[in-house]
Amino acid sequence: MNRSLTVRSGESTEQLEPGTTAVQALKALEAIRGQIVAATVRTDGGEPHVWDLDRPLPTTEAPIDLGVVEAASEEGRAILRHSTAHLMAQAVTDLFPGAKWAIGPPIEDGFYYDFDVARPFTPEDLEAIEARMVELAREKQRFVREVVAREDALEEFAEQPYKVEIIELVDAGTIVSSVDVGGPTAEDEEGLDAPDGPTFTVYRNVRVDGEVAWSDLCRGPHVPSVDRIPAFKLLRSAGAYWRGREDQPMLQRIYGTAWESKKALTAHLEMLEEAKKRDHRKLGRELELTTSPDELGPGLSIFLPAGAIVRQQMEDWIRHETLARGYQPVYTPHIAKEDLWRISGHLENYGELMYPGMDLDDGAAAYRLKPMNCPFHILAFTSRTRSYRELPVRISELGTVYRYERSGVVNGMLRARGFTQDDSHIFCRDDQVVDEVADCVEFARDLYRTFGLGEPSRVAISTRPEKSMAGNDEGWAAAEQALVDAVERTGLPYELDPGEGAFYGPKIDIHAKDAIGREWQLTTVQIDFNLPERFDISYIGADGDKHRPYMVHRALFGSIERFFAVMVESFNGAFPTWLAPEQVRVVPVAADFLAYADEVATALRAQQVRVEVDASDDTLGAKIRSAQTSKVPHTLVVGGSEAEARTVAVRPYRGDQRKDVALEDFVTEVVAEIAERRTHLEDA
RNA sequence: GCCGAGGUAGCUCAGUUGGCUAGAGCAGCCGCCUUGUAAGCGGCAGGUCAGGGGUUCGAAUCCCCUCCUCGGCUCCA
Repeated sequence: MNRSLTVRSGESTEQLEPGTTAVQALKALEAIRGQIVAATVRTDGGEPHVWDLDRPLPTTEAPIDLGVVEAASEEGRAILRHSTAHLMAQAVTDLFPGAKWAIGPPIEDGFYYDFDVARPFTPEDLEAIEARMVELAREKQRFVREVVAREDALEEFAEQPYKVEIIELVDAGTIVSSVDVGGPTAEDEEGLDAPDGPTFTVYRNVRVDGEVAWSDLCRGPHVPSVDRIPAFKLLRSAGAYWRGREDQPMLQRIYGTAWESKKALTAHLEMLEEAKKRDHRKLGRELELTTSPDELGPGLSIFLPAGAIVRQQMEDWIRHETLARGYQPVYTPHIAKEDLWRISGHLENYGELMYPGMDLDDGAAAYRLKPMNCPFHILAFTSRTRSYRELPVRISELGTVYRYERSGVVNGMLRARGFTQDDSHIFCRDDQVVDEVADCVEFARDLYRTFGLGEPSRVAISTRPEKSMAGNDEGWAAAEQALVDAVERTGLPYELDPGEGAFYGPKIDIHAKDAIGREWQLTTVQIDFNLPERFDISYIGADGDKHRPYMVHRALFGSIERFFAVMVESFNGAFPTWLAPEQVRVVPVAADFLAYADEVATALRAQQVRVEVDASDDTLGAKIRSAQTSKVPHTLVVGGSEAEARTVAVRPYRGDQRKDVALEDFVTEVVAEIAERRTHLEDA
């Protein structure tokens, strides 16, 4: 056929020969700007497909709209990283003959590839693999896409059991075509590849002389050749279960990262270093905020006086706010009879995460440490008959819970075995649930703003999982809709996580980004169908009948300990003044001025400012240094001239020094700063 | 729980192929020194080298077990 292709990009249109590749067309259209890794192809106004630059355009009568994928975009980096994963797998194949390959997708900030090898990789292996990758990249092998029939793919990868399994999983419909799998794609369905029966795509690394060096089942797309990966680095290896399932073999995973430039890679590696420096365990030790001695046990921490003050500010804020928003405080025990946990279903559904029972001598009763506060709050609710008139009832507590987390998952205060939830359970009528949930989300927003985290970075609504054990279809649908309605009312963008809800109800998870761009899951708002049923709770409606209330569970900090750790890392230990354990340090330039230093401290202390005087016999330089390394927000240097004029020299932790500030003025300033809960995250 | 890497003084780290009473800096304590914005000087004290077992003439060092920490997997606030 002697047809021609019509290609368009922006204002320009060209007629080209069939078989023209994407990059050739883009050149003809003069549509290439900057560094690109792939094209986008759209026909008939349909969805755009990412397209290999060297892949011939589809043969179609309709005009093709072409676009580019820039290297310095999330989509572009994913393509770079995916290509780097292939390059790494090729290097591993070279160095470890007989290695079996599983999957190697791009992930946030990098990529990984899983291998089945005779022995785990060592750090030296990673160096060797990376060196081999550099060599291979110099060979300028091209990535060549090929569509193969299912049978041919099975034959080609007969020695690769995981690839065979992937093909079979695609057959079974267990997985649909993903980045790791060259299974049937939307393109095939649209006839762009004119397949004859089920097909898979294979990407071949082809040497300059045309010899095929390595091939992998893959959906693509990829960069045109391996030397087009500007910067990459292997980071670490770790075990990972095949298909993420514990009953499957453990493979060896290598993590790496790749970027559009050396500069971007360096910036990323520096961010990782920075994150390491800010680790809450390290800063907790250095600033004497917390301690986790081995004698205490894994996943448990002690808040030292300085950390306890920070925590108290957090708790004071949430206590005040919950009261102001109509919550009712309760206190509940740390243990309860095992029967309570049987009724609640925790023993059945959560038993593995509960500490073992405490059996009493007479055997009459066994007790359990609480992994959640909900049953207690239910008992608070059922302590008397409830009327529809008093709903919503909002029961609130800073409740410390204990969960026997598996040994490998414990991680400082971010994943602990004992932690405190700012836990509330709201019992309300059907017509109140949207209001209540929306209020919770707004409450969380206030929290993030107050603690310097800005707006939520992500709101995810998780819907009914397969394993759901409570509620009925209508109930779930209504509850999911209520969550959506509530979030929409707040105006926050959200995404749906289908099937990710808890077994007892759907939930909203809210995330926030810290000062160095890391995202943390903090707030959770969940609807619980399970406990109201199990405890058969009710209220008396206007009709005189019993009705089942909705039960909304919410924890805004999530866990006080986790949030505390996020605060430490986000502020890099340099808390805003209102949170800082020590808000002001008074440094006399010499012992003669201790008396005035004490006067200054007394004036501040009278306004509830947390202030210390450095009465050591260190030199002035050493005292300044000590105040700086302790990250005290304000250091006041006082000597003869200050004592005489009743002023202070102010040296903030960040910002410029100011001399001859009247003591009264400084007190007023710092009191206002604290009262307003000013933060300074932008330059933390 | 699984895979890997680790555990030397309160902290950060040295410690050679197994070989003298295991070292340093910081922090601590004692003393000296005392006026201007990130470390003044000297001394003292501090370790059952995570714990237990083994190999050896001899173990921080080699082997085994346990505990703990870190990075992942799975799970999760």
